Amino acid sequence: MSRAATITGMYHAMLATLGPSRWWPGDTPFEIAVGAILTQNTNWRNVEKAIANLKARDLLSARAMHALDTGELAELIRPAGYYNIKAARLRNFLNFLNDEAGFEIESLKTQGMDELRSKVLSINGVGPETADSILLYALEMPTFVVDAYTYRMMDRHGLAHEGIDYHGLRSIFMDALPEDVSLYNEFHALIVRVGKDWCRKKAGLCATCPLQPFLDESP
DNA sequence: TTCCGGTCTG
DNA sequence: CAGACCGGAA
Repeated sequence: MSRAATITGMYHAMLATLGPSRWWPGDTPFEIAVGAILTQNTNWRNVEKAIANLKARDLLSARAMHALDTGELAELIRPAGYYNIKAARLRNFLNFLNDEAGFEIESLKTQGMDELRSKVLSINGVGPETADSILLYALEMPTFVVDAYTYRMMDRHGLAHEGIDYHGLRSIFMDALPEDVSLYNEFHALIVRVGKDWCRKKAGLCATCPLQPFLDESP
C-alpha cells in the first residue's frame, strides 16, 4: 500500500473507532487563536482555565487584551504555564492583529493562505504549529497541523524518516490528502486523541490502539 | 517526584 | 546543539 493510501486508511480507522471530534474548542476565531498560543507545550486543560479567567472578566477580545499591560495579562493566563513568555507572545500577536487586521481577525481571511502563513510565522512566539493551528482552526484555511503526537505516531508506524522536520511532515499529509479544511481539522483532532490515550510517549498502548492494524508487525 | 508539551535564545 | 520557560496530572 502506498504511504498516501496508508495515511487515508489510518484516518478512516480512527474516525470509525473514535467518532468525530467536534474540534476546535473555542467559541470565536479570536478565542481559538489565543488558545493556539496558550497551548504551546501545554495540556489543553490548563489552557481552559486561562481562557476562563479572561472570559470571566470580559477580556477575551483583541482590543480588551491589547489594553492590558503585559503583567496583568500574565497573571490572568497563569494557569496555562509559561505565563510570562506567553503574555509577551500574545502581545506580539495582538500587535499583529492591530497592524494587519484592525483587530478584526476574520478580515485576515481575505488574504491568500501562503502569504498570510508567512506573515503569521514572522510573529515572534508563533512557530509553525501555532501558525497552522490559527490558520486551520480559526480562519478555516486548508493547512495541516503537525504536533508532537503526529511525529510520534508517524515514527512508530515507520511513515516518517528520522530527522524529518515540521514542514516535511506537513507535506507528507498535504500531499497524501485532498485539500479539505474539514478533513485536516478532524484528522489532527483524531491524532491528538490517539496520541494522548494510546500513542503515549513512554509505553504506547499499541495492542488496543485504533491504529494497531497499521503497525508493520500486524497481520 | 516524574512526565508532558512549542518556540526562542545562547 | 542545549537551555529556558511553567502548571497540572500521573
